[in-house]
Amino acid sequence: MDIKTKLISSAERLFDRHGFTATGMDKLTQAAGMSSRTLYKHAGSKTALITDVLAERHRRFQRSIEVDSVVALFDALEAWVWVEGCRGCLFLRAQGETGGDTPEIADAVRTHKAVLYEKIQEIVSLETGGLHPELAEQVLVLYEGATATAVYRGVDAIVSARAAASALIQQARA
Amino acid sequence: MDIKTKLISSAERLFDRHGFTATGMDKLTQAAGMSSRTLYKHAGSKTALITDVLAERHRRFQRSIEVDSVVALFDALEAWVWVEGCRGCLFLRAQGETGGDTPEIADAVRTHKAVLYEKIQEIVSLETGGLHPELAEQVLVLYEGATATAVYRGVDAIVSARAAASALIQQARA
DNA sequence: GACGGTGTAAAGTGATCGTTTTACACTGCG
DNA sequence: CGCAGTGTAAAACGATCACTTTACACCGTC
Repeated sequence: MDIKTKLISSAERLFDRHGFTATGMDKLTQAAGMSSRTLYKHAGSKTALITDVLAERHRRFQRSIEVDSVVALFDALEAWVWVEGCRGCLFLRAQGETGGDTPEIADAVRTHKAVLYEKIQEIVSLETGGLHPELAEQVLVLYEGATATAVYRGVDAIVSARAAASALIQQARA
Repeated sequence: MDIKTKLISSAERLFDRHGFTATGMDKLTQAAGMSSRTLYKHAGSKTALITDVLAERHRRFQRSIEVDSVVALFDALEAWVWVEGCRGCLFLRAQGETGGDTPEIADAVRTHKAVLYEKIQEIVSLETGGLHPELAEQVLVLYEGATATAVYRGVDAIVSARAAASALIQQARA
């Protein structure tokens, strides 16, 4: 595994488990198994490292939601938390920790959420023949809610969200 | 306004806008308009101040959800974000920033979420005659989702969540 | 065999962290 | 008047922050 990949993946793990601000550069260098000099050569700054982590996570996330039904979307979320754990949306957490004061981070969050919403709009349109565009935001809310609620209620929250989303779609088709 | 009240309310504002870890004691003393000595006499420590803020916010929140229908629950949430803004659930944000490593904070979050869920169970039972207990977690997910989604989509997310919750209740009653 | 490139370890940068201390002023109460 | 209590301002605490620097080792290439 090349150096930058190793750095970003170990940084993602630390940021996710302990928060962005609370994770110091010493922990990051130690976890990545490299000197601080090398870390700064590749990352530039802590903020840049955070945005790199978010960009990489976004790519991985985007691959995981390549589905074409609402049920499959929540199946994918369930699979995601099995692998990644459920500590809430890392993008919203980054936004919350910085209060939106760091433009690069705010941009990463905006992009990520725009992609998510557009994907859901696409799926919902596919499932309802484009007849119920208002359902898209409802499914988005269920998706965000599943992610947030899973933090303290585990996978059950995702199962409930999937059932609710499925019921709403079914109702719209009737 | 007495000193501790002023301290807690100004601290809540700062924590909410800029995050817990990112908000230093100097900012807190300055915003509260008191010396650090006085702050420490009343708060004890930063962690204690955070739990005090969360406890106060929980009391205020609990009063705001004294309602008896699902629609009214989301009305209350809409009213809340009008007054308090929408930067996501402060409890989950505290949990995320500390990684659950601070027991006092983890306890505050647990308590808060237990109260919320029980309230929703009560309302849903009231509306469905206790016939659809599985709806409670779905409404909880919609509630959390509305809170999270409102961060980047504003009040629209709450309107969508209310509509979805209402539809699910209606469907269960039919 | 000198070379630039890339890595390490470790010390040092000034700033800021949460917290405590020193020194002093104002208050109400005996 | 004296005194304990509560407040202030400001300096100091050691630790840690993000980040840079110094000094050195290993590399394949010309």
